[in-house]
Amino acid sequence: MSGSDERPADAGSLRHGLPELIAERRAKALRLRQTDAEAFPYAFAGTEPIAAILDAYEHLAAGEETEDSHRVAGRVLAKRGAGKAAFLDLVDRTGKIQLHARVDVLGSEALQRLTSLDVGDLIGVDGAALRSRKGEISLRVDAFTVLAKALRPPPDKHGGLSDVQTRYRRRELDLMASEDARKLFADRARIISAVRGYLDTEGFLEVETPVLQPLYGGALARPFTTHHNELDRDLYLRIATELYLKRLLVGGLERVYELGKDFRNEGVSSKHNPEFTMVEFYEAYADYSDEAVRLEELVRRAARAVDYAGELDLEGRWRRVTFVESIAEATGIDLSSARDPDALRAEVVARGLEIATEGASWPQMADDLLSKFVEPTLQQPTFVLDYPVELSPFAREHRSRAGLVERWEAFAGGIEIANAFSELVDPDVQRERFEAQQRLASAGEEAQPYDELFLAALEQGMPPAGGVGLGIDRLVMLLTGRDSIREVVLFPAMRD
RNA sequence: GCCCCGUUAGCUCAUCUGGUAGAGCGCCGGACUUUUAAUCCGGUGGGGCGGGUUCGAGUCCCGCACGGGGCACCA
Repeated sequence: MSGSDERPADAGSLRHGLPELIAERRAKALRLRQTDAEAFPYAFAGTEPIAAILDAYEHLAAGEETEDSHRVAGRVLAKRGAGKAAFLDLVDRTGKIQLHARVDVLGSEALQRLTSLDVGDLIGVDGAALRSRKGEISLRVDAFTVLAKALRPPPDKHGGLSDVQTRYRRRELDLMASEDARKLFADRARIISAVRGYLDTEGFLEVETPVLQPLYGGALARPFTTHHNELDRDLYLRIATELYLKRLLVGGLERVYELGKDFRNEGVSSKHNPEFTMVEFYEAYADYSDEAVRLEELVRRAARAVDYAGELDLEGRWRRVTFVESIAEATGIDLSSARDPDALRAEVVARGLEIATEGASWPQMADDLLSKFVEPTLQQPTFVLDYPVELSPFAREHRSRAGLVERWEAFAGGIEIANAFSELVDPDVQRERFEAQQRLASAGEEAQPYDELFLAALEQGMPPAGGVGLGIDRLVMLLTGRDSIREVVLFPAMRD
């Protein structure tokens, strides 16, 4: 943005639009500096939340006034002049209260200062509680202080801000204009707090593992790469925390979790942001069935934390269906009999299903069938169980079904929210999986790097364990009824 | 990377076939001591960027930028 837009108007130069609005506000700020010794104080101590005042005077009758003085601070949302009186709406993080200014209380000079405030200015007020004749709980302005002059105009006071581009790029304006936006991010915080609360209560230890990793792993995704100058080596921003957390189980921490950002250098969509918040938790001596129960409980706690009242049944036991069953239900294809690429391709073509089959591997096609034909239908929370081994390099082979692993993905609202395994703990099997991944990589496919330190950890003896990765942004989408990840991330990734 | 749609005043939106671009809110000035989308009077402000066609382009054409949706991608 060009700085020349923001200078006050020079004498004789014609300025319009935003520069003019800013110039007018700057002129007012200048006047404040000249006339008010405390125009820009460093702090304003002793304020009460507006909501507390509204609660405390609920009993007042219309027209009833008190001499109980209260101190509040917030942003001027609206201004209604009435000659020798004025009304302002003041908003803080807890609510909105009307201010009533009168010349017989303030004097004409102070009233003039008050009415020359702009919508968007931050002020502190001392005043007595009253209920106006029209019935609104208000504060009579006995004294006020400008806490910050707003040099730019706020969004429209009733139309609000609806341009999505501005809402995402300048989230502060969205929050300023929309109580709903403020509530959404408060809900997000409550959800995260509930997740931590549940895991803490269950004896999980919150840990922090490297974001900058010498090798990336734990998921299949392209990483962001960066460079450490002193060590003179490339590092990757983590795509998952999985491998480090499992090493902590080897170390005996037994129940651990990490909640934080992962980074994937992939496309942006309504379900994908290049940096996103994930919680992964791992539990020794448990398997994937135990973890399904944990996820149900964890999501139930989070839903209660925000008084979830949507369409999804998050209180009861979630539906469970196997990978093979779910695809058979949705497409009629029996994966257990179409076990090689050619057979599966023939089935897909015969049924006229629109997925890529040219040169596609069996696992690619199977996964495509799931994401295209099953996932969108899974509105009520559902665990899809027992995936083909080819799709899951860190999951343990199924105890009774050949070719499958003990893995589930949890879906709700038509999107994937979580993924879990009975963790693969056998170092020799894990080594074979890495080797298979290397063959994929040399064939040009995305695959796991070979992680010797992780294998060494497994060779120390890793307890049987269940582990879960839960996408926090998607959980927030689900519990707040938003259909885009950009709505629930404060500052989503945008082009410059 | 591909396809479709969008971009007009500080904000929210209009503007038939190409012919002087409008409103509400905001802002500035004035009136008003109980308003709350305050009201009343007067004033102020604009076609994303770059080309082209045309006597004349917000409108038609080309390119670019950004956004939205979809596809691809995303275990």
